Amino acid sequence: MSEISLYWFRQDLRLTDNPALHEAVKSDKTIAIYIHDEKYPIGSASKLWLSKSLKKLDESLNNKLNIYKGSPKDIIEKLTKENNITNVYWNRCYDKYSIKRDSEIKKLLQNNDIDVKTFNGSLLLEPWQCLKDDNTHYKVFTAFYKKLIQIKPYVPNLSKANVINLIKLENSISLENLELTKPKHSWQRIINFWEVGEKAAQLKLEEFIEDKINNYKEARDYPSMDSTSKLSPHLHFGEISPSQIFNAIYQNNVSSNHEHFIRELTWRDFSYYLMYYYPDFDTKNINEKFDNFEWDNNLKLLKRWQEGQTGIPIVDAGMRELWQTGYMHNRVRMIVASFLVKNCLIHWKYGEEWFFDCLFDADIANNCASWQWVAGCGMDAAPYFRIFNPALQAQKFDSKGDYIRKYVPEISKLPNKYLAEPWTTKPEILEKANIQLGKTYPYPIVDLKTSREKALEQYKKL
DNA sequence: TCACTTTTTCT
DNA sequence: GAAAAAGTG
Repeated sequence: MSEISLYWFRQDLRLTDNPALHEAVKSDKTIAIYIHDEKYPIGSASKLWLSKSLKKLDESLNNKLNIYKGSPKDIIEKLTKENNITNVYWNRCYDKYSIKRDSEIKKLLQNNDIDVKTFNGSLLLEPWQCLKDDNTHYKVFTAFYKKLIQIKPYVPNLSKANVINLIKLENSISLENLELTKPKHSWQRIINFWEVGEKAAQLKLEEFIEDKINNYKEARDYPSMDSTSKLSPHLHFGEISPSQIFNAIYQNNVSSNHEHFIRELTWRDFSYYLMYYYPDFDTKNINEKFDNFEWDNNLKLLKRWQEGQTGIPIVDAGMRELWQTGYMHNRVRMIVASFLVKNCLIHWKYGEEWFFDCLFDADIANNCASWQWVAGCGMDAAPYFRIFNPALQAQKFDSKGDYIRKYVPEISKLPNKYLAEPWTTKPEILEKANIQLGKTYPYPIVDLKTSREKALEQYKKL
């Protein structure tokens, strides 16, 4: 009797350097499945990316991807029984929902005498592989990073899986039936500005190494420069493995540019690491001291922030970039987050949810870890008193105003000097630039100086 | 006293 | 990270 394996795609929508798939296709026949579990959180923008990515994946599997909707446990149990499956393979996930789900499924299958094998397909190192000498987990990024570099020597990547023996089942539903493509906002149109899928991810990595890496460390901070890799959505859906990126960048002679990029890539691993050791970090402050923090949570301010109508140009530019492109430059993510949490005194969870819904690269681990980092309540977080001054940040990192002018065109006629803080501009200059503050562009929703002082005062109470 | 740079402090 | 304080010529 021939051996039939089941391969379950999750956040690893690729064929190259996919350890679980690599093993699964060694069976005589393989059934490759994707299950859309509506209980699993996914943002509006991400749904579109997912739908496109699954389409690309299906193409590279010669249209043999089997798609289902519902409870993974029920579906997998049914499939294994109906098809006499002997082996089940997947790459591991690290959020609490997936861990619980996967361990239940594993147990169930093993009780049915099915062999379950799981692999690391999403991280440079798994959370339990990078520990301090006393076997406890790291709490500080830099120490974690040093250890990771030390114990992650070159691990050769796996070649593209040979997917010639796939079975297409009759009960597979069509991609359209997943209903991923009817969002309220125009994500459907916006996604067309992105190339989705494994091939696009590979190309992006090549282009990054060719054009951008040699100036990465310096240029990465300037939002108008397009100097970052933009690999984040590909990494989120596993269209490319972090290990492949690591190997491509971190070779014998690493410059400080290469090193810096690897640091950023390692932040992603550290986020997953934190999620693993603090499973509730999507809703709870890692640092419990912050549970007593008195937030204002003024929803009117939140709405202005979401709409990019705060009256602070760099903040509005960032929030509009997010809404118009499903992406935001990293430097600006820090600025708008700091503004929401510290100047507006709004709980990081509100910002985290908005980002999660609007980003194509929305990722529970990265998103929660980063918001907690900015808010100061995370492990090894930015100290709370570190408060960005958005006007100063704009002068430093968008000194020519290219980024602000692109997304806040109503003030584009202002001279560079005033672009970062139009509210300080003399009336005659405003008039010359065709701006009526409060009408064509808002006054700042909070005063930067007094809101900063208020935040520090609240923090002192902890 | 000034204009500018560097260091310290902020929880 | 930014503001305040201290240092410099």
